[in-house]
Amino acid sequence: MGRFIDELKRTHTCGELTAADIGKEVVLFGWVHGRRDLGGFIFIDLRDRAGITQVTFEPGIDAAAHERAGELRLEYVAGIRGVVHSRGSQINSRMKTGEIEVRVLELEIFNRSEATPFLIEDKIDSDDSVRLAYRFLDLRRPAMQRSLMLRSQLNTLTRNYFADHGFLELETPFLVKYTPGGARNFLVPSRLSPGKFYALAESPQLFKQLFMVAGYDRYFQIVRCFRDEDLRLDRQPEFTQIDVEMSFVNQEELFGQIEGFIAKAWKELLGIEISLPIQRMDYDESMRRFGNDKPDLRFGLEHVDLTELVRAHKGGGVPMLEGALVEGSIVKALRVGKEYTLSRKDLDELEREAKGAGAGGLARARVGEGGEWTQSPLAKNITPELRQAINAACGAESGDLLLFQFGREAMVHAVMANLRLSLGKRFGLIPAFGSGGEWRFLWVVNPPLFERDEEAGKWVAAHHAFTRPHDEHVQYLESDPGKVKCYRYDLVLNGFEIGGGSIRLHRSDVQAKVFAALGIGDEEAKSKFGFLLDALKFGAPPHGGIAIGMDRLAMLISGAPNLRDVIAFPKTQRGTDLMTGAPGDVDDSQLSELFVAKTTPTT
RNA sequence: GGGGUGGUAGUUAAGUUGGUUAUAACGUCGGCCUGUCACGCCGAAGGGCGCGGGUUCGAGUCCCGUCCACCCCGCCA
Repeated sequence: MGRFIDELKRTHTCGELTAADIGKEVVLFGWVHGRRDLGGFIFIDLRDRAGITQVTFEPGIDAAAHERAGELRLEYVAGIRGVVHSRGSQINSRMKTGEIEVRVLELEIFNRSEATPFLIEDKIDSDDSVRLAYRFLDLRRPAMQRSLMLRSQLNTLTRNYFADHGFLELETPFLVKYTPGGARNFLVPSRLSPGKFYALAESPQLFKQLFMVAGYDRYFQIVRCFRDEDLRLDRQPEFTQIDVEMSFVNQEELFGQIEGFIAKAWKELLGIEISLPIQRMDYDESMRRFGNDKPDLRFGLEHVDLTELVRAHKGGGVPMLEGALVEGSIVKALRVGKEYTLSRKDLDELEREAKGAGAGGLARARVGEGGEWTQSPLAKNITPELRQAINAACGAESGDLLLFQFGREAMVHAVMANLRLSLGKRFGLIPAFGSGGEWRFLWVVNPPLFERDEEAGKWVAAHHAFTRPHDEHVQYLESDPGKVKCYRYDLVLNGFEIGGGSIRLHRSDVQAKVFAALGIGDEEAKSKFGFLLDALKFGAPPHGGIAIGMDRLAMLISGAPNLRDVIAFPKTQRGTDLMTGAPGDVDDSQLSELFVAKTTPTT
């Protein structure tokens, strides 16, 4: 090597020099971020991950350096030795280092760069596919560097917090046994066991419970998980969880630990004090008011459940509503105050969205002076009594618009939850990503243990089969499974589920009853969960835990608009990597070694 | 599996009712310039419109198919 690196060591980053450093001789390394060649005078913005510093080349200071600086182009890599000077009257207040510049005495160009496919700057104006194909350049953009540096801080902070609170960082296998149910697994063929497959772990769930059985008391891990499901803005096939499990605690104690962690993260990363404890809400209440179990509490537009009212009025003479009287169906309304305007076109769009979510339509009613309804398919037949009762229940006044949904409970909730969010966006009630605003955390608690699978005509576990039911509900496991609430919880932030967990079943006798309610026989239970069931027989302590979505947490903290912006090397929506070309072809010889045969994909 | 948005120089975009050599900005290249910081000025190169087919005298512009990226439903905690 030359003088730089071997002899001339970096003295500062490109983000730290201030007026206090004026007069010092410094050595900086970095990339050419900007170039302004005035002929006899050249300005270069030198960038590293810490920031940008203006360095200047003048023939009168060092002719050789000035001459060579003429070759510099964007993204060339260079080292400079120079002296820090004040910019005098030319201070750039928009730059952190804007008070100073470095007048260069010596320059070395370490490497040249071809013209990059997009400019390395914060403004994202390239298509995602271009960014992902040149991810190494995308990651060089200061905004992406900030985002990943923040993620690194989050990792460190997480380790410190849990270590400080007596948690052991323990590892669990990625190559695990395939078990049906839950998320689809990525499969890995086994060479040593012909015809058999490992599954990539979709979570360390069972292993962390075994740590509790083994007496490790408190465990955490920042762990990669794999799920072969379709991608979304907030879903990647491999993602990172902060996985936590504790023994001898109840739900409240676990919440306390996690709230402490969240508060520390917001304090250290954003300088924001989260007021504790975090709000709790029953699952049933969340479904009733918002239609889902991850409500965005930053705005209103809450649902009004009219089921009881409509039943009491026996449908109020409206044929459409009579269908909603049967068991399992509900009626909900959403009041749009007269301060919000919705055009005919808006309403058509909303109806289209509703239909997309499974609705038959989107009934509406404009409330008049005397509480009468117009512009409504319901107006003609409804009894005045029911109409007034609905107006009262919704708090509807003249000029307001009521939007209705009725039918199967799950459909109504889904459609109305979607409608609420859609209206929230239209009315500007949901701040854009990264624009600051409120942080509305919420624990959603006490959900039902089982869900009814109508197609299969049986009860299925709403979460997984190892969640502990409320003690007072254990009696209903056989007679009325739908009534059983359990110690499961989700941590929600601004409409995103950022974590979920449960207090686990630690007694095999209760576990057996849960399996019975699910129609899982001994044989099946044994083959799927044998080792865990065995473990419960040998002195399993009461325990519970949670998994926090690290990527979502990083996304929300950094204000990134999607998960890809906080994951260094993410997959596209089709699960491919545009830079490496994964997934790719393999040789037939590799396949035969693994006892795997290809079939032609059907189209 | 389904619905939606988009694909035009390296990049981001504009392209009127289908009509002569497809525009602009940034970037790139060459020249000039000693206080710029979106430097400025002069000049140049660079694409045939994702791909395939069709309609037409004539297709970025219309039709069909297909690929890719993104958003959503299903799926997934």
